[in-house]
Amino acid sequence: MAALSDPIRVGLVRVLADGRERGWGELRAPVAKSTLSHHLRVLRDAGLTRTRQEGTRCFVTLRAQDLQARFPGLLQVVLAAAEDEDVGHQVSLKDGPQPT
Amino acid sequence: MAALSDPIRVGLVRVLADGRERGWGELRAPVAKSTLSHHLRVLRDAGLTRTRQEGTRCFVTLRAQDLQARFPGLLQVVLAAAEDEDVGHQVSLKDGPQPT
DNA sequence: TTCGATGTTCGTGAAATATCGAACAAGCTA
DNA sequence: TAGCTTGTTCGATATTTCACGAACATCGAA
Repeated sequence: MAALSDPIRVGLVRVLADGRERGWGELRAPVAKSTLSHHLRVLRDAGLTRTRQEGTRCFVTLRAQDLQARFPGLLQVVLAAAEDEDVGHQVSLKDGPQPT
Repeated sequence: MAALSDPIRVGLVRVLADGRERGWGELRAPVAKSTLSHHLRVLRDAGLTRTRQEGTRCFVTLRAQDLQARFPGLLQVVLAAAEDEDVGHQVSLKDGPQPT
C-alpha cells in the first residue's frame, strides 16, 4: 500500500491507468533507468502491476481488475486525488503514437 | 497522502473512524508518547484530523466530512483495505467504556 | 561471433522518517 | 506555592527509501 506514496509511482500508475500494456521504453520519467527499474519493481512487488518479458524488452500492465477486486475503488480514488493534487504529472509517455 | 503510509497512523485513523472525538489518553499505541505526538501531528498537518485543546489535554477527531469532500471514497477504501490486510490493529482504545 | 540495445543488479551516498528519552511548558489540584 | 498530569519540543540515532552510475546479463541483429 505504501507503494503509492511516491510521486513517480503514482505517475506510472496514471500512465498505465488506461489499461493498455506499455513498453519500458514508452515510459518517460525524470529518473535514471536504474531508478525507474526500482520503482517498477516496487509496483510489481506490491501487486499493482504485472510485467511480461518478451525478448530483451519488458511490458508492464496495471492489474486494474485484481486491484478492483481486492481494494474496490482504490484506483479511482487514487487517480482522482492524484489529478486533483497534480501528483505524478512528471511521468508521461514518450512521443510515438502507440499501435492500437 | 503519504500520511497514510505508516501502520501506526492507519491504526489511529481506524480508531477514529467512528467519528467520535477521542482524548489523547484514550489512544493506545505501542510507541513512546513523543512518537505518538509526532504521528498525530503528521495526521493533523495532512488535514486528516483536527485537534482541540482543553486545559492540559487534547482531543482529536477525524475530519471525515472534509475528507469525503476532498477525496471521495478514500476513507472507506483505506479502512476496508486496512481491515483486510490487518494493518494498524496495534492501535486501540484503552479500556474504560466511553460515555455515549 | 561480435555488436548494440534493453533492463536488472550492485554499491554507494543523500535525504526523509520513525523512534526514543529527556527537558520543557501549561494547567489542574492540594 | 508546590507538585502532578499532560502533551509538545528537542537532540540523537537507526532504519528506510530514493537516486545515481557502473557493471552485468540477455537477446536480437549484423
